[in-house]
Amino acid sequence: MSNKITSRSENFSKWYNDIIINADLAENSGVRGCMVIKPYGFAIWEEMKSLLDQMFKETGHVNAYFPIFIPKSFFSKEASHVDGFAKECAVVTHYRLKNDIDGNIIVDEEAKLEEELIVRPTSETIIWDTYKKWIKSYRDLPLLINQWANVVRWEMRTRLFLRTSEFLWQEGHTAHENKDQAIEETRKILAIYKDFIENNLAIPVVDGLKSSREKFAGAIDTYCVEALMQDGKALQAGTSHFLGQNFAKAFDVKFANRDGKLDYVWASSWGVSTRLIGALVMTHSDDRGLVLPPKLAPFQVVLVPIYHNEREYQELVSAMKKIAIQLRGLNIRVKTDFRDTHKPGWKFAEYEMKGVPIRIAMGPRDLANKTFELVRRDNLEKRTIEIDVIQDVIPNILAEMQSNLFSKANDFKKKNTFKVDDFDDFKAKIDNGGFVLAHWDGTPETEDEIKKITKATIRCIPIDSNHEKGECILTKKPSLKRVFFAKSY
RNA sequence: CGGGGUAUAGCGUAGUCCGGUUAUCGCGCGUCGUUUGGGACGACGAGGUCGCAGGUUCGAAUCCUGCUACCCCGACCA
Repeated sequence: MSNKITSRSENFSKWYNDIIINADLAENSGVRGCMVIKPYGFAIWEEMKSLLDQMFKETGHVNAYFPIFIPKSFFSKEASHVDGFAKECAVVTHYRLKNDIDGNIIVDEEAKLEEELIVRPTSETIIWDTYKKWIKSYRDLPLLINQWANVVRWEMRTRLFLRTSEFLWQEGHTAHENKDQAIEETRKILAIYKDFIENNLAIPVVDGLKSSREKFAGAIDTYCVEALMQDGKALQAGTSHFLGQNFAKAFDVKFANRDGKLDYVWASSWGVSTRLIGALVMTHSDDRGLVLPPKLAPFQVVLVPIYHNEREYQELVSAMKKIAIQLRGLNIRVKTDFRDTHKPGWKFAEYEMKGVPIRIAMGPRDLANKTFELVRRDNLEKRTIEIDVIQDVIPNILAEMQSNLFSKANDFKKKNTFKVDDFDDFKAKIDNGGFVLAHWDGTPETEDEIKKITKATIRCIPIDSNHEKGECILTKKPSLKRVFFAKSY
């Protein structure tokens, strides 16, 4: 077995990096803080994209594309938005290079831009500048647009997939005629995210509102889904913002309403990013490598022949090609690995590292018995199965793995979610990792103080939780409900 | 931006304190042969401006100075 991977117990973040590198998902690039997403990692993103894209389209959204550059003046229009992002913006100041006397390439100082361009950290401003032209009447609403894009946030410290200076995401930007519709949209998307993440990534999440300290700069309310990683730290998996009329006012987007009066448009915006790949790794993977839920695995089944001579090889290849065709007919993503340059054992280790859900191996003995050997990645269980029943067995096992991974993660989440009423206990539980459900007096000052003492923040304020009266864990002031605290990524 | 560390072949490294022939080892890579039911083995081979620029010295990967890049720890963050 492989010793390329640091164990989780030894060093969790090293383990995480080892998985990313050895499973061939991504690597650091020549640009500080930016990663190269490798074909296998990108294939996972493509699976996510196509599933989510379908969900957006089924709910009436359409895709469009807006520029990567944002004039500085647009950016400055919404004050709190500027505050939120100013410290991490890349700025384009020139548009030309030239050779100096020594033949070095330098910036041509004469080619200075009249107005600097910001590389988008998010697109609200450029989009609302555009929506101003598109929206005149309630008949133009709702406007439900999504874009798949890259954004840049100049991060101090980066980690593959979890925080890089450039990352890929989708950002939805919608416009509505009234507040209720905008809030409904914001919550509808949150529900889509929860559904998508739980049912496809097999990651259980808690959903709710962000505290004012944690919410998106420029939003009235930020809704979120938060997941718990194997090391007990929380990871924000997606956010959906109710923007009120903040951006409509900043960009003067008014429409004639049904009463014939001019009013500002109501808005939402929402996004999930390639960070979800990091969530996937830290939720399901083990010390042997990546573990992928079948619904997102670029290959759900891999076929490996075991042979001793050319004749056996040919027989196995032709038998396995038939199996591949059969499985593809069931919409199963299949990879056949007939390479003669690597031994079976090598391939087994390789696909384990890459988290392929099911491995099918066939040798001469199987050929004689009309069987194959099946190993599933989640529990490494090995079975011999008759080829005749392959059409039933494979889909069943894939479905079982999908739900098995979810329930394993869900058990972990439950075991690591604690109701706490005493501050010493709070500190201890936070220190150990996990979600801590505790009362909070609702003030940013208290949240700050708790963060200072414990490094934990409020990850999520449940929306429909039973209103259980209590006392703030820190200040003992009255509180109406418990909120989720955790240390986070 | 503060505090610490590292830089030697594609990757991981020994050598640096205490300067001295041709810079060590493993993985990977190439050729050939034997192999193939859990990362095979043997033989041969290719691959290096020792991060960059100066300096000290008969002689520098090794000592000195400056620079650069990256990593870790903090503050900030999807």
